[in-house]
Amino acid sequence: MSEPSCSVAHRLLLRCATGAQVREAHASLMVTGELVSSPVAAAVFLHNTLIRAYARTGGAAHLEAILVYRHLLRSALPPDTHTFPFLLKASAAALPGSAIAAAQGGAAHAQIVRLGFSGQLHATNALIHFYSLAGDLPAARRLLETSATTDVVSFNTLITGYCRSGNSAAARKLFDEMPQRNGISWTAMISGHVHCGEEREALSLFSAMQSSGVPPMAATLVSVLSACAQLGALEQGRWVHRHLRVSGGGAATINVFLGTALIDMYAKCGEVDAAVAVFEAMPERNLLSWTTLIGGLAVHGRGTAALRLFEQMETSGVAPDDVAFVAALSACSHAGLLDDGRRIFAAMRRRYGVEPKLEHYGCLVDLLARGGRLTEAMAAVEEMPVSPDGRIWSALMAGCRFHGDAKLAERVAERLVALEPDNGGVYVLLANVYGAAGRHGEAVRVRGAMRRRCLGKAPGWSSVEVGGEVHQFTAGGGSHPAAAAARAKWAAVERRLREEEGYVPGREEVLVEVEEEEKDAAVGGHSEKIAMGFAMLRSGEGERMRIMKNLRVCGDCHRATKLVSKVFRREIVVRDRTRFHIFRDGRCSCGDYW
DNA sequence: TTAGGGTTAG
Repeated sequence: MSEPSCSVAHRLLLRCATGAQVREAHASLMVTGELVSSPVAAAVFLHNTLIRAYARTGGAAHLEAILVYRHLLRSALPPDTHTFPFLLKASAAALPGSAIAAAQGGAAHAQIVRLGFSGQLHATNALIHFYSLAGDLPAARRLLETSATTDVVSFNTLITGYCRSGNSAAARKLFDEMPQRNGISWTAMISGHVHCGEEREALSLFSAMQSSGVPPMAATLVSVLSACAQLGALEQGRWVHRHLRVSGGGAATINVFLGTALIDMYAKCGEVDAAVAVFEAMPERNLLSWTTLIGGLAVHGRGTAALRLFEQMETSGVAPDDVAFVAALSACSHAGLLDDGRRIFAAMRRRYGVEPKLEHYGCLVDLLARGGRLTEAMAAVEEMPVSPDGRIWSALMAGCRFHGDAKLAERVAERLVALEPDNGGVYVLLANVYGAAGRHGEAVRVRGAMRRRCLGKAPGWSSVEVGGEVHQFTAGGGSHPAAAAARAKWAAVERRLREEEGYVPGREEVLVEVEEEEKDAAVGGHSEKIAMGFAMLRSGEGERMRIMKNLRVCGDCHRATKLVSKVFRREIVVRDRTRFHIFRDGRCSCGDYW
């Protein structure tokens, strides 16, 4: 007996990987007339399969899935229980910016009720999914609470919905209360914490998952690695890598997601060579894997290597997207590659049709401004099609400060203050510009204005990983139990730097109105130095010290860290807000350009 | 050989 033609078409459609392929298969079904002239069950089946195929491929194809559904209705064919999950999935995926998709979801809900499908588990779950993505979490919650049948998937879907909308607390409550959990429940909650910037919660939930005996899935480890990357938790990240190597299948278990997550983790933990090794061992790479490594090399200041990789990616037939261009441009900006940066920026639109966004302008302005091309940088800002935000002006401002252009800095500061009047950091920047230009009276005036408005700068902190544990310090040491010991250790270290290298704590970074005597103490209290003191107290002699901070390294800390690496023969890895500094033998990998 | 949930870069 020969196979029914709808089965052949079904298999064909599910093999389609792109919207264009689905469109072609769709067209051939229209030509043969199979879509409408088959027996009713087969015709509905084919419509469902088409909707599913469009839903899978993404982009504009999501909307075409909706068109197929409307074609089904126009052909007077009855949607069945299989139709709605596919339709809702496509509608949910098409949601951003599509009023049609939003309306279709609501209409499908009404139709489900009318046809008596509302008791069906799959319809319920698809609706929860749709409302979650539509941002209507109360509607999704109502479905979970009032539906006759729900299962673990219903809960998992709502947990994900809460997390995507930023409400991890509601998600966690649901997770804690749900009657049973599977691996996906744990994974959804762990990745949800990461999504909401709660990496520590994510890691502690992962250890709870392990205690509960549920084995981690690949997707779980991807999220765990992402948490490690954000936290700079190298030891835990390495543990995941080892775990992958020993548990079943060896390197083959490292899929493209895990490989990319490992690259990111190593790069963000200061081990860029390990990131390169993972990349080279990957059997399969995609745009994200390339981009991650390019960005990793960029933050390590390896601009030339990053650009070489970018070219290799192009030659291998992978077209860069907007994110890849951010990575390439930031590589130029961290390494001061002025001409390459200009060239790549121009090629974005011309060769690849990628419209430059704020981030791209940010890199360009940063590059030009720090390269001393302040006029060109200002011109770039003025010709931007989108209005510049605080980050763009800040990049320009940093350039002004670096090159001592107090006049332009004032103009830029006016724009910045207008944009972000409550951001104390802006005033600090301006005061520093005046300080660098020797106009101390003006600097004091700006500080005064800042105080009158009761504005503060975001408090700085530094953290250091010792023995797999992360310790955090604010300026002066903060509330860490070992703050006093760390401060004392730093004082001893600094004495040796003075004796052997003639180190004098720099003054340009200090609040100008602070008395002379207190200046050294204020600089000595920078969180980075306390963290370094703590690391020297607690870590082994030859060990690399790993410090992470939320602000940029200041000039004085940079100088002091270089000297520590020389005098104490220690390698020090510092991850600051924008890049890595690797200190060795009195030198820094940034070449003093940051 | 027809359904639903989780996963990486900036």
